[in-house]
Amino acid sequence: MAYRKTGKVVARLEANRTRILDAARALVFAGGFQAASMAAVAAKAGVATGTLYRYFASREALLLDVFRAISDVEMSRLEDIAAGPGLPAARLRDVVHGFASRAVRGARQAHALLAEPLDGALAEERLAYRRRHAAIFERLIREAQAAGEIAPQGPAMDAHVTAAAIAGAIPSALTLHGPDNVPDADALSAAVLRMSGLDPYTDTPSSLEDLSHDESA
Amino acid sequence: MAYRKTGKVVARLEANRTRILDAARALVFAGGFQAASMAAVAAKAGVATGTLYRYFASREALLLDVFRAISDVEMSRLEDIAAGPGLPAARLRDVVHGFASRAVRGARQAHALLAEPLDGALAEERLAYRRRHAAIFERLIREAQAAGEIAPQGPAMDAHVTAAAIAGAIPSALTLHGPDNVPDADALSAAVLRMSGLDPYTDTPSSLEDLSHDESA
DNA sequence: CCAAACTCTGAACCATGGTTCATTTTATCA
DNA sequence: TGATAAAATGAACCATGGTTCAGAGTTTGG
Repeated sequence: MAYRKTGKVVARLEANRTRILDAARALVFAGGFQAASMAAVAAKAGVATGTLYRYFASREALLLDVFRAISDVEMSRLEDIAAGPGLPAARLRDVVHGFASRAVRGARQAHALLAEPLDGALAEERLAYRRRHAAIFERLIREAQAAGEIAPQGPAMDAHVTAAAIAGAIPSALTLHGPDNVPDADALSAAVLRMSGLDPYTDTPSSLEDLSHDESA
Repeated sequence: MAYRKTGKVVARLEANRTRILDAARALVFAGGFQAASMAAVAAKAGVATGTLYRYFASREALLLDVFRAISDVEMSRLEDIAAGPGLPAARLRDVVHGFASRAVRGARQAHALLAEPLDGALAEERLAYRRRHAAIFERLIREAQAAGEIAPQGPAMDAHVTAAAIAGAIPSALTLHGPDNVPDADALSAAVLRMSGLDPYTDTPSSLEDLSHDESA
C-alpha cells in the first residue's frame, strides 16, 4: 500500500476549491465575469493557474459554478417568498418587489447576473435563471387567477407570456439607464405588477422581514 | 496631373462598399453577428479580407454599420407610428403591437438585434437601440397621461421606469423560450400594454396598413 | 529515510480570428 | 505606352487569454 489521502489533505483540497471559488466570486462581484480571467482568479486565490485545472475542468466550468452559487441564493429567496403563506396576489407582489429591491441594492452583482454580456454556457445559464424567474411568476399568476384575485375584465391573460415579459421587464428597467441611474424599487415593482393585472400597491409588502443584502465577498 | 478618380471608379467603390455591407447583413440575418467573421464577409462579398479594411476601419465598425442599418429601419417604422394621428393611447398600442408583430415575423433578425450575446461597441449600440424604444414608449405614456387616457387610479405612474420595463419586456417574452417558441404577438402586446395602465385591446390596431416584413437579403 | 503517489507550479503552448502590408493588379493621364 | 497613383490581394502577423505539462515540491506507508 502506498498512498491514501488523509483527512487533513482532503480538507485542504476542499479549502482550496472554496478559496478558488471565493476568489472568482469576488472578482465577478467587482468587475463582472469578464474580469475573472484565469490569471486573475489564480492570483487572487494565491495559487498557480495550472492549479485551477485540478479543481475545475475549464474556465467556463468554474464560472458556471460561480454563477450558480450566486443565482441559487437569489432564487431560493424568491422561491421561499413564492411558497410562503398569504394569498397568491400578495406573494406575487412580494416576489416582484423582493427581486427588484435586492437587485437595486446589489447593483453590481445584479449587473453580472442580469445584464453583462455573456456567451456560451454562461449565456445559457442566465437564460435558465430567467426562466426560473418566469416560472415563479407564471405559477403565482395562475394561482391568483384561479383564486379570482386577478382582474377578470378583458380577455384571459396569457400567464406564460406575461411571466416571460415580467422576467425581462425587471432587469431592463434596472439596467437600461446605466448603473448610476437605477430606479426606485417601489416604482419598478409597481410598473411591473401592473402588467400582471394587479393594481399597484402602496403599502409595504405584507409582513416580510427586511430583505437585507449581504455584499460581503 | 496624374490621377483623379473617375466617376466610374467612384461608383464601383460605392458598389463595393454596399456589397460588403449586404454580405455582412446577410450573414447576420442567417447566423447572427457571431457568424459575420471577416473571412466570411469577404468570401460572401467576393473580395479579399484586406479589402474590407479599405472600407471599414475594423470589424466592429463594419458590424456597427450593419446594426444601424437594420435597427434604423425598425426604429423609423415605430417612430412613424408614434408620430402618427390618433390619440396617444391608440398610438402606444400600435407601437407596441407593431414592435411585437414585426419581431415575431422576423425572428432571426430580431434575435440578432435583441437577444444575441454581443459585447463592446455592439452591446452599447443595442443599449442605445433599446433606449430609443423606451424613449418612444415614455413619450406616448406621458401624452396619454396628459390626455387623461391612462388609468387615473392608484399613484402616479412613473413613465420613465414603465417605459424601460416595456422595452425589456417585449424582447424577453419574445426570446425567453427559444426561437421555436415565440409567443403570439397579440398576447404579447396585451400583456405589455397592461403595464402601461391600458386595458388590453381586442380590436385590430387602429387603421394601420398591414405591417408586412421583408425578409429579403 | 525511501519510494510511490499525488499536488502544485508557471512558463510555454496553442487556437482563434482580427489586422497588416509587401506585392500585384487596375486605373488615370500625358 | 510609360509613369504614377490608387485599389485589391491573401498569406503572414499578432494579441489575447485559456490550457497544458514536464519538473519541483508534498504527503503517505513501510
